[in-house]
Amino acid sequence: MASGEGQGVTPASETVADETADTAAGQSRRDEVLDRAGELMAAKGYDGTSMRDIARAVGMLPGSLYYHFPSKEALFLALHDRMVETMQTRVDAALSAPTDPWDRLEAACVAHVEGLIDTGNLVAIVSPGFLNERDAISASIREERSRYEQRFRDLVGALPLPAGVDRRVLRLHLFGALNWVPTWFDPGGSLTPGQIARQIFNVFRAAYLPAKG
Amino acid sequence: MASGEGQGVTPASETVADETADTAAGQSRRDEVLDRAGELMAAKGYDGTSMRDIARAVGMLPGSLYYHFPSKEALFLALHDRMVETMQTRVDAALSAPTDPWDRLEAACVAHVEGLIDTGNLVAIVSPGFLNERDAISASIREERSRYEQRFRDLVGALPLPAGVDRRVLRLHLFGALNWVPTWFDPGGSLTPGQIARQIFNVFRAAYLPAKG
DNA sequence: CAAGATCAAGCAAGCGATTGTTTGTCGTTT
DNA sequence: AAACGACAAACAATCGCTTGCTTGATCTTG
Repeated sequence: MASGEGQGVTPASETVADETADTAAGQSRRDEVLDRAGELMAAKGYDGTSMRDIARAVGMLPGSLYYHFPSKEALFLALHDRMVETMQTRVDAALSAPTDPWDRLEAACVAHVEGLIDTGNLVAIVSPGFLNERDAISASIREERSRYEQRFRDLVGALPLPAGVDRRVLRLHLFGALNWVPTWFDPGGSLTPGQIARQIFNVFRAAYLPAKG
Repeated sequence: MASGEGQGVTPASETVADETADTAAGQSRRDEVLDRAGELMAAKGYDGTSMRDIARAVGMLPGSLYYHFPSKEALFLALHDRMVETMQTRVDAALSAPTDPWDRLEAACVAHVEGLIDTGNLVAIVSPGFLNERDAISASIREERSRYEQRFRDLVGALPLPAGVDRRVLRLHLFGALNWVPTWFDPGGSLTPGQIARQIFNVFRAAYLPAKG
């Protein structure tokens, strides 16, 4: 799966025959650009990362990047696209097992936070102040995010809750707490991303499932 | 946008001989620069706001800004300083009345979110991805933020909680949820910032105070 | 099969625009 | 006169991006 990628340009339409021995990863140069760009942007932000930075990190000249991507914005869009796809795959995998609504939401939360940390918290860029006056990027991105968040919308919707609970606020509360984790997560600390996610989640379970044995 | 501008030039008399070095009362042109810079940066981000943008918004030439601030970074630092001060004042005011630990934390949460919204969510800039590789700014800012967060540390510390509850994760969970609110808050919606803060907070109260009327 | 054509991929160099900032001057208060 | 506050003009650096060209591989075709 996941070979697709599609999306407009789509070069190298699965060139016939061999996946020539490049690297074990098999990914072409384009993906390597996205990898490095992701690392840089996660660390220094979108504006803080120049095309020259990316080119240097991947070992090519600045202008050469424009063979793979028509613009910096398009590069970031592709990067964001890939990231959301990864997150979706992770969450879906985590949802394959559990059936209880609370367990399902918990599994999704764990997968979400683990995904955030593993992807280098690229979400940070997109998060609060990024979308505001950056409408060109914003448009396409908002849709992807919304589609991803739909899973959580569904999961919260499936929750057996007392009447009168605002599920929207509940979901946004949960999402905010989870998305904030990369801000303070310490890789050297005693808590894993999964443990943190569970602790956060359990507050909700404790609040709305008081009579649990 | 905002071409009209008018000319808020006319310095409002106000000429009190108080000059001093930095603090307070210097409310002439300098504070107006901070006001406009705050609006711009809250909307378009730090990098997205140029010194020329600020100068234009306040009605002076780019170079003139350097009479008031030695650098863009210093300008932002002053802006951040003022914002944190405002938030602290608000929270302290909210804490003057209530005495019950849960009520006190609730009041602080409400004041916090209301402050975030009122200050145009300038925190967004500082939030996730900003501090990372921007260490020069980061150093001074982290300290201010930490000092502000100390209030919440204390408030959570004063909470009567079941043994085994990780107060640090609880605080960071709460803080994340609250700080995320500006991301999705809709001024035209049916919920006020205060109501949202209360709804978020009540999840915690319900979780740890199950035997409450 | 060999010769030509096509194409992916990247180099080399530079464009125009914008960035934060500096310097020197000058009117207005005090 | 001396400070304050701002103007005017430019600075070097960096930005995203464009252009023209080269190379190696693959595909086409006589």
